Amino acid sequence: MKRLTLEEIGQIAGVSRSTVSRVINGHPNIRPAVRQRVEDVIRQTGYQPNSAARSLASSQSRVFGLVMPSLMQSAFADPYYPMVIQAISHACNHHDYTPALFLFQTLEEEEKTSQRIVASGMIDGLIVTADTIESTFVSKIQQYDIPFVQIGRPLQSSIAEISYVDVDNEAGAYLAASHLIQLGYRRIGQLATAHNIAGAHRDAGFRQALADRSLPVDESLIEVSDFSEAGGYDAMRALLERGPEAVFAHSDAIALGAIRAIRDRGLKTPNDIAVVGFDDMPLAASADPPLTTVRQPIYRTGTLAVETLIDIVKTSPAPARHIACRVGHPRQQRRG
Amino acid sequence: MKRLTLEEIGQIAGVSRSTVSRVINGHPNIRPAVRQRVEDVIRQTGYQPNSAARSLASSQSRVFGLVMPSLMQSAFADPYYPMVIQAISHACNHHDYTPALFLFQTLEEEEKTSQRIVASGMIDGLIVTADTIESTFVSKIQQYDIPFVQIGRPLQSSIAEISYVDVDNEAGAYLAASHLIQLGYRRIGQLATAHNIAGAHRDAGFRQALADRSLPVDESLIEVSDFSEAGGYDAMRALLERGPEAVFAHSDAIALGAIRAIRDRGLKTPNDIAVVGFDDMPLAASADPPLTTVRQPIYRTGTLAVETLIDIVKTSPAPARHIACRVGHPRQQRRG
DNA sequence: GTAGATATTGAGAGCGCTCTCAAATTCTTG
DNA sequence: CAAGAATTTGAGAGCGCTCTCAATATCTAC
Repeated sequence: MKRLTLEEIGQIAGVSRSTVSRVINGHPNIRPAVRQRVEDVIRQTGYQPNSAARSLASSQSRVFGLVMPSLMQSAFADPYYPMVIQAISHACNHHDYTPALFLFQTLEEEEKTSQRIVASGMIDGLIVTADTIESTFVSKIQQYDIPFVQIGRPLQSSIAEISYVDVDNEAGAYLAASHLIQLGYRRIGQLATAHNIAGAHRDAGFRQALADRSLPVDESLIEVSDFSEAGGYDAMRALLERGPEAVFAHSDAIALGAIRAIRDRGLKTPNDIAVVGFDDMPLAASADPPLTTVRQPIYRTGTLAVETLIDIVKTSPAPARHIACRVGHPRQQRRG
Repeated sequence: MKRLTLEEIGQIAGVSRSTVSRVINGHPNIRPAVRQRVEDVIRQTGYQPNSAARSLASSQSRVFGLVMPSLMQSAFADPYYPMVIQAISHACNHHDYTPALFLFQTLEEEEKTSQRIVASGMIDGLIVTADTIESTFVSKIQQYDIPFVQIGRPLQSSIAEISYVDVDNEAGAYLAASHLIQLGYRRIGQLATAHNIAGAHRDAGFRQALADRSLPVDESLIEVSDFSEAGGYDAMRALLERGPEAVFAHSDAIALGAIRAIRDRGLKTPNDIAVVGFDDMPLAASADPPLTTVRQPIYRTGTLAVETLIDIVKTSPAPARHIACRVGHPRQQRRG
């Protein structure tokens, strides 16, 4: 089936290219009869404007880039990213944007592709998940005038000029720790994560909760893990030596690993050691017993990122938008 | 920073637009000195060709679409899709293609977007994961002359004209069942999945393995589950009533759920009931004890899909390419 | 019914690239 | 060193759309 052009649609409908263009783009001042006629032809022919020509003439592509820089090999073990991707895809579909995916496993991969992304005009805006503190991707693209929003809060130094959507990690961790304190636990440990901004905020919230109740923070009860189940297992094994009564884990995957470690030690959760996670993954519900976790609105974060980016593209880049998603109280997950 | 054009690069280098274009596209017959000069200017200016103009003139976009039609809400609980996505992204980066993501959660979403995908020229080719038997996406795009490859084997009726990359599910399931038979088990159950082509093939392989050893297939030992851990748990609970000695699960997530159900019943794996999974997920390694699973080359599947699609685009659509990835023998996963 | 205002349409000039074709340059070879 | 062959370069015509501007059609009010 040969692809038609505006000109040909116009010919069929007996109007000019310009008029067809107007109909497609919803311009006012078209005689209703003409509009109807053109729309009929478009529907019957299944005409679809050529997107390259459109981008060239209008210098906008209606494509958003979703960039996940410096992604470790195993990052997808955590359903966090898949869920973000799903949310962004859904929101893009809804707003007639096309999401282009850029996952970088190595720095070379990032270097090679990023130039093309920002300078080829292929993309109208970028959604960047800047999780690791070391990531330099954001600072690189700031030099170009391409709009972007970050998922996750940027470093303090550049926070003013960067638009971001974030869950309130500090408040969430604060709630989690407070929950454990209210249950009467005192020796509260933390399975923390390093090198990521969310982790730093969760750590801060955890400490604040203890400080607000005048409880000391026992540094020996803080173990660092990666975001995996296996990492949580190992960290918890180490932590068990120091006899915590309860543990706040930086993610549900970590919490699940911790529970396994506790069980392997012949102890029971939550009777012997209480565990609170952070995420709201389907994962959490299938733990045994169901994990108590801080509800994190991951899906909503993705949706908001898209909507914020659209707003930036439509109106103006400045001022930077700062959006924090409220987290829910920690609670036990229902079985899926 | 203002975006430069070919013309301007040519001006700086003292050559014509055409010559710069030739340098960029690696055409032969350029004097080495000239090529050098142009390349220097390009490097210094950070020039990047406008992709819309390029697509329009050459009528190819170097964008591939990754389509996952009729994705259920919870499909991402299984790390299968994330891993496919990661592999495809990586391969696209490597070959200078941009992957555009189309996840459809509902049929309306699919309807609305698919027309634009295939008819706007935005996309050079499509990678489609056609998992559910009911999915009509593939039959819809066959009418358009857009190249595509499917991940997973198509239905028998259209298998000849469709290019696909698939893991050999039948052989994998055959290996899994054979493994259990060789260990001496006789009452072998199956935690199967319905409405998906891979599942149908795994079921066939399972039955074949039993048939080849003249073992009867006990239909009451086959329970249907979805691909989730929770589904596996429920199905295994039901299955336990009928006292299987061993179980072949259609995915690792299902197997993990099954193990949990077995444990909840006060039994032990593999001493009381042996479980074999299917997938090769990081997940499998963190089970306790580590799960025995059929190694499925998911990552490789994604890579091959991209390379096959490139081949189709570069040379010609016909003949359809059929690629089956060999699965590995079932084996216990190492701890990550 | 007509002038003036307003609504509707069409023509034309790009957007920045590729690709063909012809011109200009360089290389052969007798 | 000239003539022909081969190589290297540039000019020009699109690709299919958007958008401005001018032309035409329609409407309003007197």
